[in-house]
Amino acid sequence: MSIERYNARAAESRWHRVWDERGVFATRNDDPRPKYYVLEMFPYPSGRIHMGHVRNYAMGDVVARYKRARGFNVLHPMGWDAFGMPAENAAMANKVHPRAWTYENIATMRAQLKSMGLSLDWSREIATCDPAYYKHQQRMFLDFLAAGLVERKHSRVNWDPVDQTVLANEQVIDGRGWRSGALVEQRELFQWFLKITNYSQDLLGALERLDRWPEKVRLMQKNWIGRSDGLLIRFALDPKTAPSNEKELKELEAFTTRPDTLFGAKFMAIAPTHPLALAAGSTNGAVAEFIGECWHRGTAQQIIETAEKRGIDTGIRAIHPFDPNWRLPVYVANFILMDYGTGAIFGCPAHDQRDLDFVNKYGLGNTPVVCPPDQDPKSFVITDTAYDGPGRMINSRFLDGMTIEEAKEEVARRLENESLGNHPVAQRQVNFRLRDWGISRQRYWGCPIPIIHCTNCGIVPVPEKDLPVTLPEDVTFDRPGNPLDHHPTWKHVKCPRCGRQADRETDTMDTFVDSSWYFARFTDPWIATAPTERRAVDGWLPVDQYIGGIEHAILHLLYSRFFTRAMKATGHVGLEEPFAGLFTQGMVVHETYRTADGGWVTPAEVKVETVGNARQASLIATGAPVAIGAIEKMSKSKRNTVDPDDIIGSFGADTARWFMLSDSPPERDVIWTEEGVQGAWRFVQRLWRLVNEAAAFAAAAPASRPGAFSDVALGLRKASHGALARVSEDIEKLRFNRCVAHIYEFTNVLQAALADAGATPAPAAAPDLAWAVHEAAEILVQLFHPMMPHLAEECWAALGHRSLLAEQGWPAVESDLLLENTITLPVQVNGKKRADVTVARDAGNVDIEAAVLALDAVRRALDGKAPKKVIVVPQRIVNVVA
RNA sequence: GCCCCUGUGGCGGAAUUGGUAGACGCGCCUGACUCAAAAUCAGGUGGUGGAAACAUCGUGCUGGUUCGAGUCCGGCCAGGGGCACCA
Repeated sequence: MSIERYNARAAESRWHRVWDERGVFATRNDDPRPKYYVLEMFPYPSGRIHMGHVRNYAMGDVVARYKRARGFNVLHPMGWDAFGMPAENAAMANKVHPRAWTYENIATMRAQLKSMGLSLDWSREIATCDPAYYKHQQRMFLDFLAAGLVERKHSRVNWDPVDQTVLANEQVIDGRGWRSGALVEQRELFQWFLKITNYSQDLLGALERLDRWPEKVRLMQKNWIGRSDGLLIRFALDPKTAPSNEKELKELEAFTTRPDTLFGAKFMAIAPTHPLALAAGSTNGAVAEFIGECWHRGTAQQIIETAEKRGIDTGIRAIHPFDPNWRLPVYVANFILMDYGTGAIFGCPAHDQRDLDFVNKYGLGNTPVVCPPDQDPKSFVITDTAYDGPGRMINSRFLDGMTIEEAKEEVARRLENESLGNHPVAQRQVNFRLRDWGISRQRYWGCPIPIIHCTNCGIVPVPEKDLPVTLPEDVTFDRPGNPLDHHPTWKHVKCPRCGRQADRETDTMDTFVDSSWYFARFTDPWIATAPTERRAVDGWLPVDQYIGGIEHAILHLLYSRFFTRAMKATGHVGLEEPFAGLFTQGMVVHETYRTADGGWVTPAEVKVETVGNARQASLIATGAPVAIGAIEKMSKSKRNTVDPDDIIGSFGADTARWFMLSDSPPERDVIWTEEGVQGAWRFVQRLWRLVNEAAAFAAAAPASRPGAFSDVALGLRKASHGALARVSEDIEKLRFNRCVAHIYEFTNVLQAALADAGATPAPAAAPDLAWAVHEAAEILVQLFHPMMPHLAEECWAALGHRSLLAEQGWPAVESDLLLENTITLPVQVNGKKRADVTVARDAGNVDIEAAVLALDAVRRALDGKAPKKVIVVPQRIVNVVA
């Protein structure tokens, strides 16, 4: 019998039409079945999809199709993160409007995604640059403003000189802009902030309950929020040295996490912008000069990080809280940050490396106050390495002998009960590293901030009836900066309050705002009167399974968690955590290739051959040798990309999807190889042949299940249900690489069973085998359906079905088939495997022991000696100890 | 500097969470079919010794716990990631 090769291209577009016509993936909000919301991070419409998208969306689609088969009402939507800089860059380079560029890309990428055969509900598609979307975002901004979750501050910000815009702290990587790569500068500007710090503790504490998030992401967020517990101590200033008699300058507040080291204090240091520093500068020329230097030197982030630790004595003296006669010099120092804690510290050089470097430079000395357990307190000294480990207190009066923890507690207790003026000297305090989220961007292609600045009324929100504030179409990009600023008419409006001439806010929102709530909008993207329809959003959220790249571990995922809280506070959703389950998939990487002159060449231009274990590459065009370089993330600069269109065009979407899911565990990087794609393609053909052969073999199979099965038929059934159980479990746990392995294994079993059976069709004397083969083929097709849906539909039809597999339920495991009557246990002697023993599943330990000791191999290994002990681990292993 | 993760054949990776190390795939080798190639099918494939049965070594290095360690504990080494003047 000859079976025609599977024509992926023809079959795939045929099934796309069928799925479309029947609307099988449209999801209804009023469906009574239990809901399951699976979401992949929506793409930025940069031009074309890349292999990373293929991997991400293939994974999500496996989950969506599996959960649908399991009887859930599945929401699996797609949209576009459509605002952002590249559209403006394209506008500047190609004289094309950002909107036109963006929508053209969306059209291209939508067609590409459709060619993948993803089970998406396209009726819910949204684009964040659509006024129908961002009008709700503006409405929520105003709601947040009214709720006190928005603030406008004159503040020092990260300025990207290339993109000419402000960046959030999260967007500065190694001192450079996350998109432009330019060295970031510091500037003072009026900025809009979302008050994420209102939720610092909540965002931190709730991480513990996100038990279906990767540990790694939770840890990264925890470190980013950066809680530290300590003591806020008020130091009195020696009146003779204080720069002014103003009340607030007569004392100095410092935050510390090490109050136990208070007796090791040698100095105090304040930030150059601290009010006390400014006051000191006004009377002390040298101090003023130093402060000026700090300002001038510290513009670029990079310089700040590498700058030497320097300071200057202000002449001010602080009084030690436990000793009225102990004076500490107050320095202005360039390494103290005004926006963390109080902008002031006390320095304990023996136990803080930074403080130690500082005192060594200025000759202030050090006194160790914590002695490590393995050191003699009498001889323990610190020279140029600070000690921050555990130990007992020394040189610390009433603290001596205590542990660090005891000493912290004792200091806090005493200072809380002492007072300075009318207040306690100290109070316990928690500080966070997390800063408020600056969302102002000096760009055109973003969501306008719905605010009007009126010289008369100040800051006036745009009235709700005037929303959305839409972007003007007639803009030019022929000069740097924000086109909205240069627009002749858009920015000039009448003040909605007093009617006088006023100006619009020309800043637009950070694009991370757009992506902080799109998952909520998907639950009802049609409602025009509000951002969300409460019944829909509360019914669908949280997202049950969110899938995306690890690069969003902090930015997008932390902002979304905050935004959901803010939406709850303003009545737009009913919950706090948007994503119940998170999975971060690895990247798609590829070998790099360079010619002799050092130029990068694409995989398509290179032929790779394997000779023995060595791989050699050459240019297809000329045969010139090519050096095989490191395996790296696919990127245009290294030219090591593979276009999904090319792969889908020649092998079909199923091959691409299958390869993306095989081999590497999904959280790790996967290496794209030509051999791997070929292997996936061969497997597609092999499945097609095998299912057709099975269908022919089982053509005369009885319609209902036979009452009895031969050993061969029973063996096949056990394999079928074993594979079903294993694949189901691994899909649930997103271990797609193991699913793939199990499917290969099961395919091998079915193929061998058909080969052993010989004649096709099945002999009339073996109806049970025909039935078991048919069952096996059906289960096989259903198992690979979530990964290769088109081939699966084609095979399902070949097995005689007229229904759609996409609408089919998941097969049920017959669990009694998973239990064997006999089991084979490995037998070890002194921990080394020597034999196997096959016993009844419920055999007693005594019987097993006897059977084991009778084995030749065990006797030989024992060499006549009597065993000391026999350990039988039920259902696992037997170990004989000699 | 601080925090975290990873290390298994030629390669990607499995290993029931302390119980047969190397499943499955890729690659490679041998054979069948073919005028030939592709495709397909059959067999082999961690190292060493052996014709074989088998023996022996083997999960980055090193020490330990255990009847038994890829898995647990201590100390190193290498690679990757996050944060970074955070008091």
